[in-house]
This record gives sequence, structure tokens and C-alpha cells, in this order.
Amino acid sequence: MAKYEKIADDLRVRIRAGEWLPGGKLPSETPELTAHYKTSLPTIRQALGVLAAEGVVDKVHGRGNFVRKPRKRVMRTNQRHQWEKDRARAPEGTRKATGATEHDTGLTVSDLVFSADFRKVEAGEVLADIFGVAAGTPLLERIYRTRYQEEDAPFNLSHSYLVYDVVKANPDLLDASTEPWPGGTQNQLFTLGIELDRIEEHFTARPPTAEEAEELGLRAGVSVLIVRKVSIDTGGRVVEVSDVTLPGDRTELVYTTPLNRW
Amino acid sequence: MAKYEKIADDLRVRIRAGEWLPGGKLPSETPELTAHYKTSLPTIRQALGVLAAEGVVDKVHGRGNFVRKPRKRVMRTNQRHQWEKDRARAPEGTRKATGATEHDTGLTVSDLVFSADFRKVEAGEVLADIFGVAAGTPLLERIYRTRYQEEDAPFNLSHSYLVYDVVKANPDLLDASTEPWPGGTQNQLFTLGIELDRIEEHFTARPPTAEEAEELGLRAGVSVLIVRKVSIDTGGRVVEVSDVTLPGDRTELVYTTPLNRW
DNA sequence: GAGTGGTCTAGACCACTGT
DNA sequence: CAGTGGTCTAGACCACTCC
Repeated sequence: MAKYEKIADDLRVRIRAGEWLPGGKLPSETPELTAHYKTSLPTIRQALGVLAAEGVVDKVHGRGNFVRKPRKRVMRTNQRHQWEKDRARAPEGTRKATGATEHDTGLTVSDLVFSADFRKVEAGEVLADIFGVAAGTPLLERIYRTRYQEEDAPFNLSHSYLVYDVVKANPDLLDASTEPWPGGTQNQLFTLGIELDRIEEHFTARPPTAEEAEELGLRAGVSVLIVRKVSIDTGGRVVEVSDVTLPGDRTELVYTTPLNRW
Repeated sequence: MAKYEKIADDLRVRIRAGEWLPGGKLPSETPELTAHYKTSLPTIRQALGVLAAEGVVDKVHGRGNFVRKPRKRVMRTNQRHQWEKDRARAPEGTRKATGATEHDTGLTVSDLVFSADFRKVEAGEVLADIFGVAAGTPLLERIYRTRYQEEDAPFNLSHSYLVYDVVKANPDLLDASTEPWPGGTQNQLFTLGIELDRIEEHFTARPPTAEEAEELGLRAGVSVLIVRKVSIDTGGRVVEVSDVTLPGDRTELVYTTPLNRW
């Protein structure tokens, strides 16, 4: 086993044992750790790099290395979908009061900041296949960012796709300035005469790309959860596809599957 | 921007542009890349380290650096729960034929290898809280590993917990040699007179710990998906808690949420 | 300005892969 | 054995944080 791995293992054990508390500062790379482990600086840094990649340690330039504190997680349940459907036909006053994200998180509308950005794009092969249309069919792409009022980095980056020729029946839906739309996507679809039958969600996890790490303000050692939501209407047609990128250290998805009685 | 970041960006762009195909070999660190970027070896290695952490590049000792090929994903749906419940009361012959994992993946029983390991443990605070019992209550801990016949590393590592005093009514359930149990956990619970009402699943994602990377055979740049499954019986009691660790690059979870009609 | 981490160099030597 | 990546050294200099 390499020296840097032994050092990383040793530090991991000492951290787990509570030698430094969450948020606490580790000894300095130079001169403390190099002296303690009797090795050169790059070797110490390689060991700390391992722990940073695991999300155990936070490296902060100019300050030191710290034991990472667990982050508070935002829950996201699948009950939000039925909840949103039930409100899709409610009067505007009711719909304005709360959105699905606030419903899940218990936050109020004013805690959150949204931004929306709409574009007309052509369907690639994958999206065309899901929608059951020809590649090149025009789609409306809507990019949303949601963040806390007090934090700079968004905790949610979302790309939503709709078939352009379907949505254009209601011109308000083509205009980003109508966002955040009271009642959300299910109310928007309702204005087009569309009722959803079910929502299918696909989850995967991977390390963030450089762009995602930048945009979501992710430290080293944080994964992203990718949720692809496919909304299917009562006619079995796919009417919306939405890709949501969530920071793995701040997110917990909760899905309930009810079972039929014997 | 640091030199190694520029090099990483440049290589990422060239890889995305298809200069090297998935599975293809990048130029050697020395002498090719050091010469091309006119820099020292450690700087080239730092750049490649970034791409390896993102899962873009595979470093293989003695052979070279390769563009990572996307892995084939195994689907896991929430329909497996209803499917398993429907079979829980079926005759043994039917139950023996297929398990829930094979149902999801389309594999046959003989493609998969299971191993099971049972222990009696005391409930920690978190588990005690979920089960609604006192901390220290005896639990049956069951550790399962599932892997493909032809692969060495398991693709699934699972810890399941049951309240010991509840399961001991059927001594067969305390014995790991009865695994894999035809009909799965829901049939096991059925032998105890327990019917499930719903299953609640919690998903999170993070980089693997050193132990998980070892046990699941994960390369650098692969995240893990953690699924905590909580099974609730018709009396509203939590009867099983199961933590499953899945490799992020080989797994896709698919959850369908049906919606009530207007 | 003191303390601390980030980047980079030039090169030695070891370990693994395939011929 | 040749080719290639993995580890490690010793030290210079830069950049950020906080007093």
C-alpha cells in the first residue's frame, strides 16, 4: 500500500474516531502533517486529496483543511405530483400561494428565488424518441434555476422540454416572463386541455461535470443526482420531459409506492 | 486559470469532439502529452486526475489513459414491489422461478450469484427511531451481495433489518442458508402473517467510501446511489428497513407515480 | 505580514502490461 | 524488455485569509 494511502487511511480513522469534530480544523499540511508523517508535502497533499474526493475533508485555500459537516438535506417527495395535480384546476389565488417545491420543503415562496430562460430548440434523437416525434421537431426548452434567498448557488438546475406545436396554442406559455407560473406545469398543461395520467421518473447518480460543479457551487466530493421526469397524459402521450440536476449532499428523494390489498 | 485546468479543459473538449472514441487511448503522459502541452509530468497527471474524477477518463496502470465507455445500466423499478406482493402468496414453484431483481433486469436466476450473511445486532438510534422501538432492541441484520456470474464485483450491496422478536416466530428466517428465499422478503413476511401496505424509499447519492469502492469494484469517478427502503404493514408498523448501495454508473432507478383522474 | 494552501518544476525509481 | 503509468522527493513561488 502506498504511503499516501496509509496516511489517508490513518487520517480517516482519526476523523471517524472524533479526534477532530465536524467543522474542526486538521493540522496544517506544512509543517505539522509533513513532520508527523515524516514525508514530503506532495505526499501529504495527495492523501488529503483522497479524503476531499470522498467528501470527508474540505480544503479551503488560505485557511486549512476541515472535517466536512453533513449538510441539511432538502426532501423531494413523489406526493408532490398528486398534490400539484389536485391544485391544477384551483382558482388562481390558491395556486399562487405555494408551489410544489415549497410544499416539499416547508419553505415559503419568498425564501426561494427562481429564474427562467426559454428557448426554441430541435429535438435530438433521445428526446425525439421519448416524445414519439421525428428528430428535429421543434421543442420549447425551459431552463430553471432555484436557489435560497440567502445562498448564492442554486440547489436545483432544471431543463424542461415540451413539443412546441403543442404549447403554442397558449402563447403565454412561450414567454419566460410569466414564470414562476402559479400552479406549475400541470396547470400550464391544463390550459392546453391536457390531463396527466402518470409520471415516470428515472434516477441516476454521477460526479458533476465541471460546468455543473461551477453552476451549482459544488465542492469536491459531492455527487449529483439526475432526475429525468416524463409526464404522460391520459391518452398515453408523453407531454413533458424534464431533467433536474440536484446536489447529492443537499437532496433526499422520498418515493412512496402504495400496494394493493390482498 | 491554472495550467492543469486549461489542459483538462482542452482534453475534455477534444474528447467530446470525438478526437478519441470511447474506449480509445489518449496519448501517453510521457513523452507525448508533456511535449504537446510543454509542461512537466506532474502537471499533466493533475489534469488527467481531474478527468478521471469526473469519470471521463480511465487511468490504467501500465497501459495508458482511455476515454471511458458509458456502462450498460441495470434498471430497477418500483413496480417490482407490487409484483413481489402479488407473488408472495403464490405456490413455491411459481415463486422459485424468478426473483424481483431478475424481473427488473430481464436476467434469469442463473445469471446472478447471491450471498447472504445474517447477524443479530442491537438497534442504533436511527434504526430504533424508524422501527419505533427502543434503542438497543435486538434486530436481525441480513447482508446480501448480488453479482453477475461473469463479473467479480457485486453490483449491489444490501443491508436489511428486521425486529428479531418478530421474525423469530419462523426460525427458518433466522438462517442464512435458506437464502435466496423463493418469493423474497414479502413472502417471508407473509409466513409471519404480515401484509405490506406501502413501501417508502429514500434516495441519496454521494462518492463511495474507500470500503464501498473496494467492495463494489468502483473505478475513480463513479458515485454510489443509496436507497433506504422502509416497508410498512397494513397496521402502519415499520417491519423492514433495507439499505441498498448501488454503483451509480450501472444503475437506473425508474419510479412511476400514478395520478388520480379528475 | 504571518499562516496556510495551490501550483509547478525536474527528475529518480518502482510497478504493471504486453510482446 | 519496452512502454507506460504510479509514487515520491525537495524546494520555489504564488494566492488566499485573517489579524
